[in-house]
Amino acid sequence: MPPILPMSTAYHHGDLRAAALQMGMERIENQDHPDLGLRALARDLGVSATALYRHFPNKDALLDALALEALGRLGANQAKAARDAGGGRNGFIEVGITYVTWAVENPALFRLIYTRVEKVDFDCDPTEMGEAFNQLRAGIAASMPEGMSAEQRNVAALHAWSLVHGLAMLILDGQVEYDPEMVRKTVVMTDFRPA
Amino acid sequence: MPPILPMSTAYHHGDLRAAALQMGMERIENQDHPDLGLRALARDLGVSATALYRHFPNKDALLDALALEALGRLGANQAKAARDAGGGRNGFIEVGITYVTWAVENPALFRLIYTRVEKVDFDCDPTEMGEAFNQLRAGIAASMPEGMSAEQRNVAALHAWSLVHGLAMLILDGQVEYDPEMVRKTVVMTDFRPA
DNA sequence: CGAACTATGATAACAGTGTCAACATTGCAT
DNA sequence: ATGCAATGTTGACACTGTTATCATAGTTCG
Repeated sequence: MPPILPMSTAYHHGDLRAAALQMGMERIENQDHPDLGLRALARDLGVSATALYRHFPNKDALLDALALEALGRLGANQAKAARDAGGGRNGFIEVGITYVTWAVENPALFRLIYTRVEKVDFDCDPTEMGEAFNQLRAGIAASMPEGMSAEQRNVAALHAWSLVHGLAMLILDGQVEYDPEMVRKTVVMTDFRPA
Repeated sequence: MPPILPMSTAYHHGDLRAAALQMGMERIENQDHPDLGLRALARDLGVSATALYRHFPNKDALLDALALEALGRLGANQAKAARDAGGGRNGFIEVGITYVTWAVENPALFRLIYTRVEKVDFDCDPTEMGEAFNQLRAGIAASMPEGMSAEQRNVAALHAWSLVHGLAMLILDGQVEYDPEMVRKTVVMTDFRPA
């Protein structure tokens, strides 16, 4: 039976898993790319590299856990934006801008999410990750205009997601310089009026 | 003075630089991610790992060269699509679909381009890379509808690029399954009619 | 309370990587 | 022919992720 409360000694760390995730998160937050080394991380934690293997089967699993945390933050951010902005055209615009802004402010976390997500089936619990992504999708879908067929709404949601995702990526990759005005203009240009 | 024609011996390879680029390209083409190892590549070339350092200052430079080649292919593909499809709304649709399709068919090359491009200032010739990107942009811009102000055309081009780039990325990252019909519908939904 | 068990840590080692310094071989030019 | 520059090789260093083995401490139970 696992202990309810963590133990803390000079030898035993206390709650290494949580500490590793927190420090990993801090390290990634202050980067542009999610470059995380197991040994380097362990060093900063004052612990041997192999100690982490008691809490994660391998490096990928650790990164997956961090990606899940990052995705949770992004999803919550989007959900809040969708709530604040309401639905309809205006809602979509604000939600879209929020997506790009979060990506610009958290480049490495944003990258981590989409770098890790394709390997989810192997290392991480696909249910959790799927749920987190459903929440993200829900935030976007909630901002779609009404008076559309279900299929049209789906296509519109994919269109919207693609637009802001691509814009964020192009900014992060240095292809277009970040300019809030430009972002707004680009998102505003989207119009879901039926042809 | 460097020799005009390559030499070829058991000891001297002949044209290692070209061979490395070609084999690197082949290796990446058959992958989903541009994972390239210097030593592994050298092994397959039947040459010692350090021999590559006579032709590239480091691994990043090699990857940059490959990225430049990949970008050239993508740019040519887009230019041809723009030429074939003509301008206007229909042109944009076809050019956009071409972009996504190329990305799906060359996932690792597509990734390589945007993974490497931000480090261009350091290792690779920024002019070449910039030129190749300008060509790509030109292909997209050529498909923008006329009768817009210059600024509107710029915004529209960014909008279009973001849309197809994001759609391609989401497909490559396994977030939406590739379906040509869905891609077409998503791109077609774009409408640049002035509000 | 003491002994066994489990959870968690540390060390040593292996294979792999990118990279550098030193040395070897070849072709070209004077 | 000799010397130089281009090119390739070997050996080493520091680093990485990972595993096997051993050490320590907290928990549980007779």
